[in-house]
Amino acid sequence: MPTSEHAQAPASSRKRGESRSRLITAAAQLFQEQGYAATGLSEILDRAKMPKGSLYHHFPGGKVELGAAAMECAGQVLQQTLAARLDSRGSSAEAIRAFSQDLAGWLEGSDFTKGCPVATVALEQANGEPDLVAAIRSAFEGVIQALSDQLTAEGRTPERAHRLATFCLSALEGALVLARTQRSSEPVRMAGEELAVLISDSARA
Amino acid sequence: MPTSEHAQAPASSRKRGESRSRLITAAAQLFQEQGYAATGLSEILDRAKMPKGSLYHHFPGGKVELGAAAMECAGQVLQQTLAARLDSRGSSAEAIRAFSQDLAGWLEGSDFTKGCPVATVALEQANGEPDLVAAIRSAFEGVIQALSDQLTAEGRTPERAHRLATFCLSALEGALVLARTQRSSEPVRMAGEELAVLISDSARA
DNA sequence: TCCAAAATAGACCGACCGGTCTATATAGAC
DNA sequence: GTCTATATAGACCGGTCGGTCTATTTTGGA
Repeated sequence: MPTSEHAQAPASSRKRGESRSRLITAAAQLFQEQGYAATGLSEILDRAKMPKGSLYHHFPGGKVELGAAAMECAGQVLQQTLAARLDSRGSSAEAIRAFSQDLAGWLEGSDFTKGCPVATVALEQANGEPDLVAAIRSAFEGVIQALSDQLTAEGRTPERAHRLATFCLSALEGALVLARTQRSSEPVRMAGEELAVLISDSARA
Repeated sequence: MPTSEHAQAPASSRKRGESRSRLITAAAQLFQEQGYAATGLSEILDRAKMPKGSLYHHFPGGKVELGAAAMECAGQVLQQTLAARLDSRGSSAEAIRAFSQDLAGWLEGSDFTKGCPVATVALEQANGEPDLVAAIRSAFEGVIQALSDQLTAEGRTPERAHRLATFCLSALEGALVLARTQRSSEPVRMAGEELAVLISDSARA
């Protein structure tokens, strides 16, 4: 970096991008709770304590661009939470068990208003805005990849690992759906247990 | 029934309730494709070829009442599809396999615009309209119960059967989420296979 | 200090939302 | 045939939607 021109600090200056991220956070939360279509811009603006002008300054693409950013952010949260468990636990079976407990904690901590931060929008926009779909797809893909890598590292074939990782995410996502409608984290905890056993068993094959 | 007063035929007279069911069908399809909030009454009315007056004649409660009826109907479709597989196949493992193929067929047949007819609304309305939540909860409950009964009949304890049934529905629901975002029925087919194996294995325990 | 760029602020717009209301058409009981 | 539910038909309403536009304020480099 020879020149110091316009010195665009990588992620510094405290305020730089702070209000942008506040918008993303507010949007992500509301989309998670009630979906994309049901969430009005005014509601997002209220929660972020920000006027409409700021939104269209940071996101000229409007609601869709904000939504895509929110889904990307939500996907990263999901991936980082899983990655932390994969790092701290010895086996992928234990990581899944711990991860499912994280998810159950999210549910209970929000009184079941917050499940998967991606799934709600994923379903309602599956045939909708391409930018949203792309962000959602890559969010899920990242989670599957992280899990799949660990399963491969434990000795499974890449194909088997990918299948297993996809199945794990399926089971947890579906469990989150049931958990929210039942207002009980039992489906998620159960799914975590079943998956941990399944993964352990498959290690012996 | 001593008197013949007002002779309210149980389900006859051909036209009786026909337009009502056309509204329910149209609403259920649109909710399945794009969710509850994103679907306007005008869109439902267009698809059902019906004026607004008819909607509020048959559903004085408006959109919510129609939505609840649509979710109830969708739940019955789900239950009947599963029940048919449980009847025609010997084991619950084979029934799940066939059921997952049904779901995959729905996806492919609609070019991935239609997944679970209940899940989309389930997520976006989980903290929303109580009438919708109630209809959705009973839809899921019915599916779990049907599967659980079969698993119990095959010799598992009621507790174990219920856990397993919930896990199966979780995995399939989540697989439908992934399948729609990936525009591929592979997650659903994979989930069906994994579950069939899991159920078979658990029978030997 | 000064100034242009960045960011905030919110009034305003047409379109569409769910819902109400009145008027007309249709069908079944007598 | 007549009369009364029942059902169809759609104009209309206030409110909210996402989005645009014009100011004003803040900020950081020269």
